[in-house]
Amino acid sequence: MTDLRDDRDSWSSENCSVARAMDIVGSRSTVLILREALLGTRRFDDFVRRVGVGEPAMAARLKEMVAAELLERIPYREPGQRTRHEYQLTRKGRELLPVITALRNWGDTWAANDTGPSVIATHHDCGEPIRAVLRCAAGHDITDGDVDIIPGPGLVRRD
Amino acid sequence: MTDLRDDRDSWSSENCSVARAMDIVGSRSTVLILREALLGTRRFDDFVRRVGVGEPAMAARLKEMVAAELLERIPYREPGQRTRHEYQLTRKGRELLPVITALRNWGDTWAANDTGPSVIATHHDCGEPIRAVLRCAAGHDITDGDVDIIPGPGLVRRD
DNA sequence: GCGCTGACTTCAGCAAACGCAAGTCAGACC
DNA sequence: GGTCTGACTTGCGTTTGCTGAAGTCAGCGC
Repeated sequence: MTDLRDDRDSWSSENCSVARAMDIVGSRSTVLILREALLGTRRFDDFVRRVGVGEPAMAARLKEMVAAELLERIPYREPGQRTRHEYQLTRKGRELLPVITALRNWGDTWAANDTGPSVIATHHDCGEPIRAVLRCAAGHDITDGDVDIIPGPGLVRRD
Repeated sequence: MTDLRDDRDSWSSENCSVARAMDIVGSRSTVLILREALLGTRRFDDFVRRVGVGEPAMAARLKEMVAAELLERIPYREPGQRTRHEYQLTRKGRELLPVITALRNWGDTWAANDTGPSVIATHHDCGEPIRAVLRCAAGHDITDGDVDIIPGPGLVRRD
């Protein structure tokens, strides 16, 4: 038996990727900004309007997200306009798409309202809806009880 | 062109599954409680110790999560002990596993520390590590740019 | 019926987050 | 040189979340 759940008290969760991820993307407004950014929003006032938070909160969040390297602040210039800055997703930010998709899937199923989902993500090539699913490196689909939890290199054992 | 991103101002995000999901599971402690519950923790004081929040905060969170039907409060009895209650994941709670897994994958890649991940989820049958991946209903793997966003039944159009 | 223990609750008190309203600032256009 | 606009910043009052310490409560064993 290598499953760590069988002896949960022999190790601690102090070095936990889930916790560290939540420290970065753990707030509601950060996730909604990511949702908008993945939908193509780039400009400050569009974020304010579409996410529905006030300007001060948005300015603070965007600054945090640039510091966390989820977004990049890039100058651009529309003809006849002065230079402005837009916020573009970095690779680090774009790779949160599975998280947002998994959240959207779950919300569609378990927190739906009467009308059904407002938007559906589909595969560009075939038009079928996209879901976040669990799969192992050998290609098997994972269902609920198929998961083992084994030690990684960074595991902190308790004495 | 049906992609909604091309005309982002013609519809609003007021009916959004991501936002509704975040209203339920959007706080750091809720996610960490889910992490622990998925690792098998069930008792109040174990949650307090393993998640690392105080008793009052934990009591409040667990109550919220029971009200949100992520957890069920179930009486049990160990021999020689009085009746107690434990918190078990409901189906609604268990189905957040892809969200937690996607967060863990992302954290392992983008918010890792020097030591590497502390735990690894593996497939019970074959031992290979598990990841949350995007796939369409026709079975195609989705990479970054393959996503279209199309209207769902609950879309709120702007006039 | 007394003590013990696990599972909470109650009571300050602090700190971060947010909304609203108003102010600032830079640069293109006139 | 003045105006206008998008992109913020500042100030303030409120809400929310959390911590620590102390108190409560329900049984089982004795």
